[in-house]
Amino acid sequence: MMDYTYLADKLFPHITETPEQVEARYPKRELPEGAKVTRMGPSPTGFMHLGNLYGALVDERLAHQSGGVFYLRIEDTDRKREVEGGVQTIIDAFSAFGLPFDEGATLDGEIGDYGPYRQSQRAEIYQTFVKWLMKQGMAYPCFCTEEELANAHAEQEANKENFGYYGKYAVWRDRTLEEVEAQLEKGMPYVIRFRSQGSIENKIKHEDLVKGKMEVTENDQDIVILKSDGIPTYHFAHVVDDHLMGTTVVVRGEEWLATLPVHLQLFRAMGWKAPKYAHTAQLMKIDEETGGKRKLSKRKDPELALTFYAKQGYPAACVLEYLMTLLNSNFEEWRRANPELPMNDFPFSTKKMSGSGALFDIDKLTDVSKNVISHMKAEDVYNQVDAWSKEHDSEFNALFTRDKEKSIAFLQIGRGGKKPRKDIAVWTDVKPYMDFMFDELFNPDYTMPERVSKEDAISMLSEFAQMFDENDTPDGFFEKMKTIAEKHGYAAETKAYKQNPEQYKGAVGDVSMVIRIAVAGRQNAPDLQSVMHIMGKDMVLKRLEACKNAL
RNA sequence: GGCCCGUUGGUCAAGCGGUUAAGACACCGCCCUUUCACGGCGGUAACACGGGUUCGAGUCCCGUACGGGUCACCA
Repeated sequence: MMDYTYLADKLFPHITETPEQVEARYPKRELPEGAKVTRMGPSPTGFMHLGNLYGALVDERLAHQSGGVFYLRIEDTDRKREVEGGVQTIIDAFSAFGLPFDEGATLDGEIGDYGPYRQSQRAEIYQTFVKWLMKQGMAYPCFCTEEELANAHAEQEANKENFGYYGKYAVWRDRTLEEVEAQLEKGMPYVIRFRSQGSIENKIKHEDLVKGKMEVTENDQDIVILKSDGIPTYHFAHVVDDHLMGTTVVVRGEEWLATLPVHLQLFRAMGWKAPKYAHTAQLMKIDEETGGKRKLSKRKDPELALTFYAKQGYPAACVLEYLMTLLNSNFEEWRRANPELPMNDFPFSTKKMSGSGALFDIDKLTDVSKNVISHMKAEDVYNQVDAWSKEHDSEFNALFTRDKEKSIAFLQIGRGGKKPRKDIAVWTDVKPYMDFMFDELFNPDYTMPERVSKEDAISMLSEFAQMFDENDTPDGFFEKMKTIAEKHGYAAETKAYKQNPEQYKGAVGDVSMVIRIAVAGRQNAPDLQSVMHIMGKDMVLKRLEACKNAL
């Protein structure tokens, strides 16, 4: 008979605290009724992807909507995958999207009473519980080499058996103390495995916050809970940390569903209550080559990386708003009813989350983005474009910020009403939208409307230059257009022209088009009189003159 | 291969036993409009398949197919 108390003391001589003592350092959180505690647990691999943000948004909403706590825990239990500056990447990404953590790891330390929030700094805590499990006979050391495990796997494959460390393949499960000590004396590395009492004959009922009721098979594998370097696997760290830190809802991707039985089993073995789980659907996209759906891939899809959005000039608020449309099916409806309210006023619910996949659709993102930006104040747009272009297009930034008032005034055109313009989806759209406002970027195409002869165009430009007043109202300006139109045999009213096209050379629209082409250098522009008012008289007259000379 | 999850128009999706099967994006057409951007109206287009249960099934059950996940000392 194995003496587990003896073995536990031998393997963990440095662990002197009891589980009770550790637990005493993590008192139950005092929170209002129904408050949720959630956490984001990224690995510092140096790469943050859309899925991280997707999950974090759920975490953040669940916590803050209920008066709870949202914290950041760095899951750095795998030293091989860790990248220098990985933590910085994580923190930068979340702060760029404005998801505020209440506690957890920070760049140079941490805030909160439930730390440490870096798993690498919690080794002794995990070991305390592992030691306890071992004393209960629920954990044991395993000295299998990688090769031995691979051989077992091959054998299982040949025999068409289930893979893994269970039954007769759990070769260290019931060894004698002498055998274990012999290995230890040789200095052989070992892991600690959990002794599973589960059977694949048994099913566990589970109610997932996203997937609803489901049935999963019990785990019968003796999984590794402590790696040979003394650091726990994700499974054990998850159970210990989320218990001690008081997490009430675990939000994670559905790839974790498969190991849920392991986690439930561990919680039970520890005598702890398991948190609620929300297993979110995978983010998918359409594969350009095959036309089928597939998981977003780090290698193939630049839009998976969170840095992509900043680079492309998608405002953070738009990405979040888009993710919310994916997350909660009734969000768009709410948004249409409340176009001006902040997103956080929306009553988010896991019940409305899709159990199937969510397909990432950049067209939809663009549409959402246009809507969000159209409701922003001109000053906000200015500030964000300034910040973005400073980093990504310094040449444009110099022009854009040269006269702040002018740029804001331009961005103000068509903004603020019930039907705001929607010209901008990403900050890169701003430059082509307003480049003609800057002489340095002005690259006119003086192709005139077909109905207008060159002579007429020149004459119209001269006449307009005579009567131009940059302080006209748009209506006043249009009256002038009508005057010029009639003088040259163009209909002052579009309707009149449409009814009797043969009586006119064209219509008033042609006249304003001539002016527009001269002033903006192209056929499309926001309200002309507003544009000219912002440009000022000198600039307008110069443009009119330049156009005349070019014709 | 075992286990698990999923499958409503091109896409996101409502739907919870009786609906003409919502809505949004994209696309197309018309209207509005001095251009554009808006806005309005309309259109194309869907319950994976086969069996049950039921007076009645997208909705419940069982198969099948397809898609996805997972089976590490990674998370």
